Amino acid sequence: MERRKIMPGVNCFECLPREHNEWSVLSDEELNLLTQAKKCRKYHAGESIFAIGEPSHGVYCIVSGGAAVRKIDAAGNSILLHLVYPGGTLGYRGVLLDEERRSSAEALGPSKICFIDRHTVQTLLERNPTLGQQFLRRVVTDVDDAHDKLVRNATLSNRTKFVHLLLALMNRHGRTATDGSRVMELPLSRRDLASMIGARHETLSRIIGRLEEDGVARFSGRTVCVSHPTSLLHEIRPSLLD
Amino acid sequence: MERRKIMPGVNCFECLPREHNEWSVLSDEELNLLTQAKKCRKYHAGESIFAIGEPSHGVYCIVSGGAAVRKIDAAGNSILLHLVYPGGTLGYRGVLLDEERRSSAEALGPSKICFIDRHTVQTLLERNPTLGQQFLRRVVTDVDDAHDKLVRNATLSNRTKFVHLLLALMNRHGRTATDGSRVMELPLSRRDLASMIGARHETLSRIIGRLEEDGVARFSGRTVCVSHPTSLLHEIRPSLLD
DNA sequence: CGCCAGGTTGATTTCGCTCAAGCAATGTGG
DNA sequence: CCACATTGCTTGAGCGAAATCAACCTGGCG
Repeated sequence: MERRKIMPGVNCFECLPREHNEWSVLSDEELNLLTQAKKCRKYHAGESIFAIGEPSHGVYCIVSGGAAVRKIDAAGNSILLHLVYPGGTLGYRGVLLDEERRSSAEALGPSKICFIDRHTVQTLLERNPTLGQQFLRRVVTDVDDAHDKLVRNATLSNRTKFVHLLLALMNRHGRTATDGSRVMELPLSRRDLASMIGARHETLSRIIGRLEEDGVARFSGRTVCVSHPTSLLHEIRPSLLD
Repeated sequence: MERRKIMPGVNCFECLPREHNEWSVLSDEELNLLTQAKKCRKYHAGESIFAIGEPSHGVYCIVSGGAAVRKIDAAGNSILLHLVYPGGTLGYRGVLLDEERRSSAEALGPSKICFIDRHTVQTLLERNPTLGQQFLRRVVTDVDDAHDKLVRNATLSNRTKFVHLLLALMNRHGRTATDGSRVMELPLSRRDLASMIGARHETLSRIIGRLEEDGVARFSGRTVCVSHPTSLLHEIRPSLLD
Protein backbone atom coordinates (compact mmCIF):
# COMPACT_ATOMS: atom_id res chain seq x y z
CA MET A 1 0.00 0.00 0.00
CA GLU A 2 1.14 3.50 -0.81
CA ARG A 3 1.79 5.40 2.38
CA ARG A 4 0.72 9.05 2.19
CA LYS A 5 3.65 11.28 2.81
CA ILE A 6 1.57 14.13 4.20
CA MET A 7 3.48 16.27 6.66
CA PRO A 8 1.02 17.73 9.15
CA GLY A 9 3.57 19.64 11.19
CA VAL A 10 4.50 22.21 8.59
CA ASN A 11 2.45 25.39 8.67
CA CYS A 12 2.53 28.36 6.37
CA PHE A 13 3.28 30.90 9.09
CA GLU A 14 6.76 29.54 9.44
CA CYS A 15 7.29 28.87 5.74
CA LEU A 16 10.35 30.90 4.82
CA PRO A 17 10.06 30.94 1.00
CA ARG A 18 6.47 32.12 1.41
CA GLU A 19 7.66 35.44 2.79
CA HIS A 20 8.96 36.43 -0.60
CA ASN A 21 6.26 35.32 -2.98
CA GLU A 22 2.63 35.98 -3.80
CA TRP A 23 1.37 34.39 -0.58
CA SER A 24 3.20 36.96 1.52
CA VAL A 25 0.20 39.29 1.45
CA LEU A 26 -2.17 36.96 3.30
CA SER A 27 -3.61 38.00 6.65
CA ASP A 28 -3.23 35.78 9.70
CA GLU A 29 -6.75 34.52 9.26
CA GLU A 30 -6.13 33.68 5.63
CA LEU A 31 -2.86 32.01 6.54
CA ASN A 32 -4.79 29.83 8.93
CA LEU A 33 -7.11 28.80 6.15
CA LEU A 34 -4.16 28.08 3.89
CA THR A 35 -2.30 26.09 6.52
CA GLN A 36 -5.28 23.84 7.08
CA ALA A 37 -6.15 23.43 3.42
CA LYS A 38 -2.70 22.85 1.96
CA LYS A 39 -1.21 19.40 1.78
CA CYS A 40 2.52 19.23 2.10
CA ARG A 41 4.44 16.27 0.72
CA LYS A 42 7.96 15.09 0.18
CA TYR A 43 8.89 14.01 -3.30
CA HIS A 44 11.93 11.99 -4.19
CA ALA A 45 14.13 12.98 -7.11
CA GLY A 46 12.32 12.59 -10.41
CA GLU A 47 8.95 11.81 -8.87
CA SER A 48 5.97 13.05 -10.87
CA ILE A 49 4.03 16.00 -9.47
CA PHE A 50 1.40 16.09 -12.19
CA ALA A 51 1.07 14.76 -15.72
CA ILE A 52 -0.25 15.96 -19.05
CA GLY A 53 -3.96 15.38 -19.54
CA GLU A 54 -4.84 15.25 -15.84
CA PRO A 55 -7.54 17.52 -14.49
CA SER A 56 -6.06 20.55 -12.71
CA HIS A 57 -7.02 20.11 -9.10
CA GLY A 58 -4.82 22.82 -7.65
CA VAL A 59 -1.51 24.63 -7.60
CA TYR A 60 1.79 23.54 -6.07
CA CYS A 61 4.15 25.61 -4.01
CA ILE A 62 7.82 24.66 -3.79
CA VAL A 63 9.05 24.74 -0.19
CA SER A 64 12.42 23.15 -0.76
CA GLY A 65 14.14 21.37 -3.60
CA GLY A 66 12.82 22.22 -7.04
CA ALA A 67 10.71 21.10 -9.98
CA ALA A 68 11.04 20.74 -13.74
CA VAL A 69 8.21 21.57 -16.12
CA ARG A 70 7.94 19.61 -19.37
CA LYS A 71 5.97 19.64 -22.55
CA ILE A 72 5.70 17.12 -25.34
CA ASP A 73 5.98 18.32 -28.92
CA ALA A 74 3.91 17.05 -31.83
CA ALA A 75 6.43 14.31 -32.60
CA GLY A 76 6.47 13.07 -29.02
CA ASN A 77 9.75 14.65 -27.95
CA SER A 78 10.00 15.75 -24.36
CA ILE A 79 10.98 19.41 -24.00
CA LEU A 80 12.05 20.79 -20.66
CA LEU A 81 10.46 24.23 -20.45
CA HIS A 82 11.83 25.63 -17.20
CA LEU A 83 12.77 24.96 -13.62
CA VAL A 84 10.97 26.18 -10.52
CA TYR A 85 12.66 26.78 -7.18
CA PRO A 86 11.59 27.34 -3.57
CA GLY A 87 9.01 30.09 -3.36
CA GLY A 88 7.84 29.35 -6.88
CA THR A 89 4.29 28.36 -7.73
CA LEU A 90 3.51 25.58 -10.14
CA GLY A 91 0.50 24.56 -12.15
CA TYR A 92 -1.48 27.78 -11.99
CA ARG A 93 -2.33 27.63 -15.69
CA GLY A 94 -4.70 24.70 -15.49
CA VAL A 95 -6.33 26.04 -12.34
CA LEU A 96 -6.87 29.61 -13.51
CA LEU A 97 -8.12 28.60 -16.95
CA ASP A 98 -9.97 25.55 -15.62
CA GLU A 99 -8.38 23.22 -18.13
CA GLU A 100 -6.52 19.95 -18.16
CA ARG A 101 -2.78 20.02 -17.59
CA ARG A 102 -0.87 20.66 -20.75
CA SER A 103 2.52 20.21 -19.19
CA SER A 104 3.94 17.78 -16.68
CA ALA A 105 6.09 18.48 -13.66
CA GLU A 106 8.49 16.38 -11.64
CA ALA A 107 10.70 16.93 -8.63
CA LEU A 108 14.20 18.05 -9.49
CA GLY A 109 15.72 16.45 -6.41
CA PRO A 110 14.36 15.49 -2.99
CA SER A 111 11.76 18.22 -2.52
CA LYS A 112 9.09 19.44 -0.18
CA ILE A 113 6.10 20.72 -2.13
CA CYS A 114 2.70 21.92 -0.91
CA PHE A 115 -0.52 21.33 -2.78
CA ILE A 116 -3.31 23.92 -2.60
CA ASP A 117 -6.61 22.82 -4.06
CA ARG A 118 -8.43 24.95 -6.60
CA HIS A 119 -11.26 25.77 -4.24
CA THR A 120 -8.92 27.20 -1.63
CA VAL A 121 -7.06 29.19 -4.28
CA GLN A 122 -10.36 30.58 -5.51
CA THR A 123 -11.54 31.44 -2.01
CA LEU A 124 -8.32 33.22 -1.13
CA LEU A 125 -8.32 35.12 -4.42
CA GLU A 126 -11.84 36.34 -3.74
CA ARG A 127 -11.23 37.17 -0.13
CA ASN A 128 -7.94 39.01 -0.65
CA PRO A 129 -7.73 41.00 -3.89
CA THR A 130 -4.10 41.81 -3.20
CA LEU A 131 -3.32 38.14 -3.68
CA GLY A 132 -4.65 38.46 -7.23
CA GLN A 133 -2.33 41.42 -7.85
CA GLN A 134 0.60 39.42 -6.58
CA PHE A 135 -0.34 36.47 -8.75
CA LEU A 136 -0.60 38.85 -11.65
CA ARG A 137 2.96 39.99 -11.03
CA ARG A 138 4.24 36.42 -10.93
CA VAL A 139 2.55 35.47 -14.18
CA VAL A 140 3.68 38.65 -15.90
CA THR A 141 7.30 37.94 -15.00
CA ASP A 142 6.80 34.40 -16.31
CA VAL A 143 5.52 35.67 -19.64
CA ASP A 144 8.43 38.09 -19.69
CA ASP A 145 10.93 35.28 -19.19
CA ALA A 146 9.29 33.25 -21.93
CA HIS A 147 9.54 36.19 -24.34
CA ASP A 148 13.21 36.68 -23.55
CA LYS A 149 13.78 33.01 -24.25
CA LEU A 150 11.96 33.33 -27.56
CA VAL A 151 14.22 36.19 -28.59
CA ARG A 152 17.34 34.26 -27.65
CA ASN A 153 16.19 31.18 -29.51
CA ALA A 154 15.51 33.26 -32.58
CA THR A 155 19.08 34.40 -33.10
CA LEU A 156 21.64 32.63 -30.95
CA SER A 157 23.68 29.55 -31.81
CA ASN A 158 23.24 26.37 -29.81
CA ARG A 159 26.55 27.00 -28.14
CA THR A 160 25.57 30.47 -26.99
CA LYS A 161 22.17 29.28 -25.83
CA PHE A 162 23.85 26.58 -23.80
CA VAL A 163 26.22 29.07 -22.19
CA HIS A 164 23.21 31.16 -21.20
CA LEU A 165 21.67 28.07 -19.66
CA LEU A 166 24.88 27.23 -17.84
CA LEU A 167 25.01 30.71 -16.36
CA ALA A 168 21.43 30.46 -15.14
CA LEU A 169 22.02 27.04 -13.61
CA MET A 170 25.26 28.21 -12.03
CA ASN A 171 23.38 31.02 -10.33
CA ARG A 172 21.08 28.52 -8.67
CA HIS A 173 23.27 25.49 -8.14
CA GLY A 174 26.84 26.79 -8.16
CA ARG A 175 29.34 27.23 -5.35
CA THR A 176 32.38 29.44 -5.47
CA ALA A 177 35.52 27.50 -4.60
CA THR A 178 38.43 28.97 -2.65
CA ASP A 179 40.33 29.77 -5.84
CA GLY A 180 37.40 31.75 -7.26
CA SER A 181 36.25 29.06 -9.67
CA ARG A 182 32.60 28.09 -9.78
CA VAL A 183 31.44 24.50 -9.42
CA MET A 184 28.02 22.90 -9.58
CA GLU A 185 26.28 19.60 -9.80
CA LEU A 186 23.99 19.59 -12.84
CA PRO A 187 20.43 18.78 -11.80
CA LEU A 188 19.56 17.47 -15.26
CA SER A 189 20.56 14.84 -17.77
CA ARG A 190 22.28 15.86 -21.01
CA ARG A 191 19.13 15.00 -22.90
CA ASP A 192 17.11 17.45 -20.84
CA LEU A 193 19.76 20.12 -21.11
CA ALA A 194 19.74 19.63 -24.87
CA SER A 195 15.94 19.89 -25.06
CA MET A 196 16.05 23.17 -23.16
CA ILE A 197 18.10 24.78 -25.92
CA GLY A 198 16.27 22.99 -28.72
CA ALA A 199 19.17 20.77 -29.74
CA ARG A 200 19.79 17.03 -30.08
CA HIS A 201 21.72 15.42 -27.26
CA GLU A 202 24.54 14.46 -29.64
CA THR A 203 24.94 18.11 -30.54
CA LEU A 204 25.09 19.08 -26.89
CA SER A 205 27.77 16.46 -26.33
CA ARG A 206 29.90 18.07 -29.03
CA ILE A 207 29.27 21.56 -27.68
CA ILE A 208 30.44 20.41 -24.27
CA GLY A 209 33.52 18.93 -25.87
CA ARG A 210 34.29 22.22 -27.59
CA LEU A 211 33.76 24.22 -24.41
CA GLU A 212 36.33 21.99 -22.74
CA GLU A 213 38.77 22.35 -25.63
CA ASP A 214 38.40 26.11 -25.40
CA GLY A 215 39.08 25.98 -21.67
CA VAL A 216 35.72 27.58 -20.85
CA ALA A 217 34.50 24.82 -18.55
CA ARG A 218 35.27 21.30 -17.44
CA PHE A 219 32.62 18.59 -17.35
CA SER A 220 32.86 15.33 -15.49
CA GLY A 221 29.64 13.42 -15.24
CA ARG A 222 27.20 15.90 -13.80
CA THR A 223 29.86 18.06 -12.25
CA VAL A 224 30.74 21.29 -14.03
CA CYS A 225 33.66 23.51 -13.14
CA VAL A 226 34.24 26.97 -14.57
CA SER A 227 37.67 28.11 -13.50
CA HIS A 228 37.26 31.64 -14.75
CA PRO A 229 33.60 32.70 -14.49
CA THR A 230 34.10 35.74 -16.68
CA SER A 231 34.90 33.41 -19.58
CA LEU A 232 31.23 32.46 -19.67
CA LEU A 233 30.13 36.08 -19.71
CA HIS A 234 32.66 36.77 -22.42
CA GLU A 235 31.02 34.00 -24.49
CA ILE A 236 27.60 35.61 -24.60
CA ARG A 237 28.80 39.06 -25.57
CA PRO A 238 27.45 39.83 -29.03
CA SER A 239 31.09 40.26 -30.13
CA LEU A 240 30.64 43.90 -29.13
CA LEU A 241 30.56 45.60 -32.47
CA ASP A 242 31.31 49.20 -31.50
CA MET B 1 2.46 71.23 -35.06
CA GLU B 2 1.29 67.76 -34.14
CA ARG B 3 -2.49 67.67 -33.97
CA ARG B 4 -3.80 65.37 -31.22
CA LYS B 5 -5.97 62.72 -32.73
CA ILE B 6 -8.08 62.22 -29.62
CA MET B 7 -11.56 60.97 -30.39
CA PRO B 8 -13.88 62.19 -27.67
CA GLY B 9 -17.02 60.60 -29.11
CA VAL B 10 -16.10 56.99 -28.52
CA ASN B 11 -17.23 55.55 -25.19
CA CYS B 12 -16.56 52.19 -23.66
CA PHE B 13 -20.22 51.26 -23.26
CA GLU B 14 -20.56 50.88 -27.00
CA CYS B 15 -17.15 49.35 -27.56
CA LEU B 16 -17.85 46.00 -29.19
CA PRO B 17 -14.50 44.26 -28.68
CA ARG B 18 -14.68 45.19 -24.99
CA GLU B 19 -17.61 42.84 -24.50
CA HIS B 20 -15.34 39.84 -24.97
CA ASN B 21 -12.25 40.74 -22.99
CA GLU B 22 -11.16 41.49 -19.44
CA TRP B 23 -13.02 44.81 -19.32
CA SER B 24 -16.35 43.07 -19.80
CA VAL B 25 -16.76 42.65 -16.04
CA LEU B 26 -16.88 46.36 -15.21
CA SER B 27 -19.99 47.86 -13.65
CA ASP B 28 -21.72 50.84 -15.26
CA GLU B 29 -20.11 53.14 -12.76
CA GLU B 30 -16.67 51.74 -13.49
CA LEU B 31 -17.33 51.95 -17.20
CA ASN B 32 -18.07 55.63 -16.74
CA LEU B 33 -14.75 56.10 -15.04
CA LEU B 34 -13.00 54.20 -17.82
CA THR B 35 -14.76 56.13 -20.56
CA GLN B 36 -13.65 59.42 -19.10
CA ALA B 37 -10.11 58.35 -18.32
CA LYS B 38 -9.24 56.53 -21.52
CA LYS B 39 -7.82 58.36 -24.47
CA CYS B 40 -8.73 56.97 -27.86
CA ARG B 41 -6.55 57.66 -30.86
CA LYS B 42 -6.22 56.70 -34.48
CA TYR B 43 -2.86 55.39 -35.60
CA HIS B 44 -1.75 55.09 -39.16
CA ALA B 45 -0.04 51.96 -40.44
CA GLY B 46 3.34 51.47 -38.84
CA GLU B 47 2.98 54.32 -36.36
CA SER B 48 4.73 53.76 -33.06
CA ILE B 49 2.53 53.10 -30.01
CA PHE B 50 5.38 52.88 -27.51
CA ALA B 51 9.11 52.32 -27.65
CA ILE B 52 11.74 50.39 -25.72
CA GLY B 53 13.11 52.26 -22.72
CA GLU B 54 10.11 54.54 -22.26
CA PRO B 55 8.43 54.70 -18.86
CA SER B 56 5.23 52.64 -18.80
CA HIS B 57 2.45 55.16 -18.39
CA GLY B 58 -0.44 52.83 -19.09
CA VAL B 59 -1.94 50.02 -21.11
CA TYR B 60 -3.39 50.09 -24.60
CA CYS B 61 -6.57 48.49 -25.80
CA ILE B 62 -7.04 47.65 -29.47
CA VAL B 63 -10.44 48.79 -30.73
CA SER B 64 -9.86 48.19 -34.42
CA GLY B 65 -6.89 47.36 -36.59
CA GLY B 66 -4.03 45.66 -34.81
CA ALA B 67 -0.59 46.03 -33.35
CA ALA B 68 2.79 44.33 -33.58
CA VAL B 69 5.04 43.82 -30.57
CA ARG B 70 8.80 43.83 -31.10
CA LYS B 71 11.95 43.15 -29.16
CA ILE B 72 15.56 43.81 -29.98
CA ASP B 73 18.08 41.05 -29.45
CA ALA B 74 21.59 41.51 -28.07
CA ALA B 75 23.03 42.05 -31.56
CA GLY B 76 20.46 44.72 -32.41
CA ASN B 77 18.18 42.57 -34.58
CA SER B 78 14.51 43.38 -34.47
CA ILE B 79 12.36 40.37 -33.56
CA LEU B 80 8.62 40.47 -34.04
CA LEU B 81 7.19 38.72 -30.99
CA HIS B 82 3.49 38.62 -31.70
CA LEU B 83 0.46 40.45 -33.05
CA VAL B 84 -2.44 41.83 -31.07
CA TYR B 85 -5.96 42.26 -32.46
CA PRO B 86 -9.18 44.06 -31.48
CA GLY B 87 -10.11 43.25 -27.90
CA GLY B 88 -6.46 42.62 -27.03
CA THR B 89 -4.60 44.55 -24.37
CA LEU B 90 -1.09 45.81 -24.89
CA GLY B 91 1.69 46.95 -22.63
CA TYR B 92 0.46 45.51 -19.35
CA ARG B 93 3.92 44.22 -18.47
CA GLY B 94 5.52 47.57 -17.81
CA VAL B 95 2.49 48.83 -15.93
CA LEU B 96 1.99 45.83 -13.66
CA LEU B 97 5.69 45.48 -12.86
CA ASP B 98 6.24 49.24 -12.80
CA GLU B 99 9.19 49.04 -15.16
CA GLU B 100 10.33 50.64 -18.36
CA ARG B 101 9.10 49.20 -21.64
CA ARG B 102 11.21 46.32 -22.79
CA SER B 103 9.41 45.90 -26.08
CA SER B 104 8.05 48.31 -28.64
CA ALA B 105 4.69 48.29 -30.36
CA GLU B 106 3.42 49.76 -33.60
CA ALA B 107 0.11 49.83 -35.45
CA LEU B 108 -0.29 46.99 -37.91
CA GLY B 109 -2.53 49.00 -40.20
CA PRO B 110 -4.84 51.98 -39.68
CA SER B 111 -5.97 51.32 -36.12
CA LYS B 112 -8.06 52.73 -33.32
CA ILE B 113 -6.37 52.18 -29.97
CA CYS B 114 -7.33 53.40 -26.51
CA PHE B 115 -4.83 54.40 -23.86
CA ILE B 116 -5.61 53.78 -20.18
CA ASP B 117 -3.22 55.39 -17.75
CA ARG B 118 -1.62 53.37 -14.96
CA HIS B 119 -3.53 55.17 -12.25
CA THR B 120 -6.89 54.31 -13.75
CA VAL B 121 -5.83 50.71 -14.26
CA GLN B 122 -4.76 50.54 -10.62
CA THR B 123 -7.97 52.14 -9.40
CA LEU B 124 -10.14 49.78 -11.40
CA LEU B 125 -8.14 46.76 -10.28
CA GLU B 126 -8.60 47.76 -6.65
CA ARG B 127 -12.25 48.62 -7.01
CA ASN B 128 -13.25 45.52 -8.95
CA PRO B 129 -11.36 42.35 -7.98
CA THR B 130 -13.01 40.44 -10.79
CA LEU B 131 -11.09 42.60 -13.23
CA GLY B 132 -7.93 41.24 -11.70
CA GLN B 133 -9.14 37.69 -12.24
CA GLN B 134 -9.89 38.49 -15.85
CA PHE B 135 -6.50 40.06 -16.32
CA LEU B 136 -4.99 36.99 -14.77
CA ARG B 137 -6.71 34.83 -17.36
CA ARG B 138 -5.44 36.98 -20.20
CA VAL B 139 -1.85 36.89 -18.98
CA VAL B 140 -2.00 33.15 -18.34
CA THR B 141 -3.15 32.50 -21.89
CA ASP B 142 -0.32 34.73 -23.10
CA VAL B 143 2.26 32.75 -21.16
CA ASP B 144 0.66 29.61 -22.53
CA ASP B 145 1.00 30.83 -26.10
CA ALA B 146 4.61 31.77 -25.49
CA HIS B 147 5.35 28.29 -24.15
CA ASP B 148 3.75 26.65 -27.15
CA LYS B 149 5.90 28.81 -29.39
CA LEU B 150 8.99 27.78 -27.45
CA VAL B 151 8.16 24.12 -27.97
CA ARG B 152 7.60 24.62 -31.70
CA ASN B 153 10.84 26.54 -32.07
CA ALA B 154 12.70 23.78 -30.29
CA THR B 155 11.96 21.08 -32.83
CA LEU B 156 10.40 22.30 -36.05
CA SER B 157 12.14 23.28 -39.28
CA ASN B 158 11.91 26.84 -40.54
CA ARG B 159 9.54 25.68 -43.23
CA THR B 160 7.15 24.10 -40.77
CA LYS B 161 7.33 27.08 -38.44
CA PHE B 162 6.46 29.34 -41.35
CA VAL B 163 3.49 27.19 -42.30
CA HIS B 164 2.25 27.46 -38.71
CA LEU B 165 2.62 31.22 -38.96
CA LEU B 166 0.79 31.31 -42.29
CA LEU B 167 -2.10 29.36 -40.81
CA ALA B 168 -2.36 31.74 -37.87
CA LEU B 169 -2.25 34.78 -40.14
CA MET B 170 -4.78 33.23 -42.50
CA ASN B 171 -7.17 32.78 -39.59
CA ARG B 172 -7.05 36.50 -38.89
CA HIS B 173 -6.56 38.05 -42.30
CA GLY B 174 -7.83 35.48 -44.78
CA ARG B 175 -10.95 35.41 -46.93
CA THR B 176 -12.42 32.33 -48.50
CA ALA B 177 -12.90 32.80 -52.25
CA THR B 178 -15.81 31.35 -54.18
CA ASP B 179 -13.75 28.34 -55.26
CA GLY B 180 -12.87 27.47 -51.66
CA SER B 181 -9.33 28.84 -51.82
CA ARG B 182 -8.11 31.14 -49.08
CA VAL B 183 -6.56 34.52 -49.84
CA MET B 184 -5.04 37.16 -47.62
CA GLU B 185 -3.02 40.31 -47.68
CA LEU B 186 0.07 39.86 -45.51
CA PRO B 187 0.22 42.58 -42.86
CA LEU B 188 4.00 42.24 -42.52
CA SER B 189 7.18 42.54 -44.51
CA ARG B 190 9.22 39.43 -45.33
CA ARG B 191 11.85 40.57 -42.89
CA ASP B 192 9.34 40.65 -40.06
CA LEU B 193 7.86 37.32 -41.06
CA ALA B 194 11.36 35.86 -41.05
CA SER B 195 12.13 37.28 -37.61
CA MET B 196 8.96 35.69 -36.23
CA ILE B 197 10.25 32.22 -37.07
CA GLY B 198 13.84 33.02 -36.18
CA ALA B 199 15.18 32.87 -39.72
CA ARG B 200 17.07 35.21 -42.07
CA HIS B 201 14.99 36.93 -44.68
CA GLU B 202 16.92 35.21 -47.47
CA THR B 203 15.97 31.87 -46.00
CA LEU B 204 12.33 32.88 -45.89
CA SER B 205 12.52 33.91 -49.53
CA ARG B 206 13.70 30.43 -50.44
CA ILE B 207 11.08 28.77 -48.28
CA ILE B 208 8.41 30.77 -50.06
CA GLY B 209 9.89 29.69 -53.37
CA ARG B 210 9.74 26.05 -52.36
CA LEU B 211 6.17 26.36 -51.09
CA GLU B 212 5.23 27.69 -54.53
CA GLU B 213 7.11 24.91 -56.32
CA ASP B 214 5.29 22.37 -54.17
CA GLY B 215 1.97 23.99 -55.03
CA VAL B 216 1.17 24.70 -51.40
CA ALA B 217 0.65 28.44 -51.81
CA ARG B 218 1.14 31.27 -54.28
CA PHE B 219 2.80 34.53 -53.26
CA SER B 220 2.60 37.78 -55.17
CA GLY B 221 3.87 40.78 -53.29
CA ARG B 222 1.97 40.72 -50.04
CA THR B 223 -0.87 38.66 -51.40
CA VAL B 224 -0.96 34.98 -50.51
CA CYS B 225 -3.29 32.45 -52.03
CA VAL B 226 -3.73 28.91 -50.77
CA SER B 227 -5.85 27.03 -53.29
CA HIS B 228 -6.29 23.96 -51.14
CA PRO B 229 -6.28 24.94 -47.45
CA THR B 230 -5.85 21.36 -46.29
CA SER B 231 -2.43 21.32 -47.93
CA LEU B 232 -1.22 23.63 -45.19
CA LEU B 233 -2.59 21.40 -42.46
CA HIS B 234 -1.02 18.42 -44.18
CA GLU B 235 2.33 20.21 -43.97
CA ILE B 236 2.38 20.49 -40.21
CA ARG B 237 1.42 16.89 -39.53
CA PRO B 238 4.39 15.24 -37.83
CA SER B 239 4.36 12.64 -40.64
CA LEU B 240 1.78 10.86 -38.50
CA LEU B 241 3.62 7.92 -37.07
CA ASP B 242 0.59 6.31 -35.40
C1' DC C 1 17.56 60.98 -62.83
C1' DG C 2 19.88 58.64 -59.07
C1' DC C 3 19.05 56.75 -54.74
C1' DC C 4 17.29 53.56 -51.48
C1' DA C 5 14.44 50.02 -49.18
C1' DG C 6 12.56 45.62 -49.88
C1' DG C 7 12.93 41.57 -52.08
C1' DT C 8 14.98 37.66 -54.86
C1' DT C 9 18.66 34.68 -56.32
C1' DG C 10 23.24 32.51 -56.46
C1' DA C 11 27.60 30.55 -54.49
C1' DT C 12 29.82 29.02 -50.57
C1' DT C 13 30.47 27.61 -45.88
C1' DT C 14 29.04 26.44 -41.38
C1' DC C 15 26.23 24.36 -38.24
C1' DG C 16 23.46 21.04 -36.60
C1' DC C 17 20.77 16.72 -37.56
C1' DT C 18 20.62 11.78 -38.70
C1' DC C 19 22.20 7.35 -38.47
C1' DA C 20 25.26 4.38 -36.39
C1' DA C 21 28.59 2.35 -33.45
C1' DG C 22 30.88 1.93 -29.05
C1' DC C 23 31.32 2.34 -23.99
C1' DA C 24 30.56 2.67 -19.01
C1' DA C 25 27.40 2.21 -15.28
C1' DT C 26 23.43 -0.03 -13.61
C1' DG C 27 20.04 -3.45 -13.23
C1' DT C 28 17.91 -8.19 -13.57
C1' DG C 29 16.90 -12.84 -13.78
C1' DG C 30 18.76 -17.39 -13.80
C1' DC D 1 28.00 -14.64 -9.57
C1' DC D 2 27.68 -14.29 -14.44
C1' DA D 3 25.19 -13.36 -18.99
C1' DC D 4 22.60 -10.11 -20.74
C1' DA D 5 19.59 -6.18 -21.44
C1' DT D 6 19.06 -1.22 -20.57
C1' DT D 7 20.11 3.49 -20.06
C1' DG D 8 22.94 7.65 -20.56
C1' DC D 9 26.65 9.48 -22.81
C1' DT D 10 30.21 10.08 -26.39
C1' DT D 11 32.11 9.85 -31.02
C1' DG D 12 32.32 9.42 -36.00
C1' DA D 13 30.81 9.96 -40.92
C1' DG D 14 27.73 11.95 -44.13
C1' DC D 15 24.24 14.95 -45.33
C1' DG D 16 20.93 18.63 -45.40
C1' DA D 17 19.28 22.97 -43.77
C1' DA D 18 20.21 27.39 -43.05
C1' DA D 19 23.53 31.35 -42.45
C1' DT D 20 26.61 34.31 -44.88
C1' DC D 21 28.27 37.17 -48.43
C1' DA D 22 27.14 39.15 -52.54
C1' DA D 23 24.96 40.58 -56.77
C1' DC D 24 20.95 42.21 -58.79
C1' DC D 25 16.19 43.59 -59.57
C1' DT D 26 12.13 46.23 -58.66
C1' DG D 27 9.18 50.11 -57.44
C1' DG D 28 8.80 54.30 -55.00
C1' DC D 29 10.43 59.01 -54.14
C1' DG D 30 13.30 63.08 -53.48
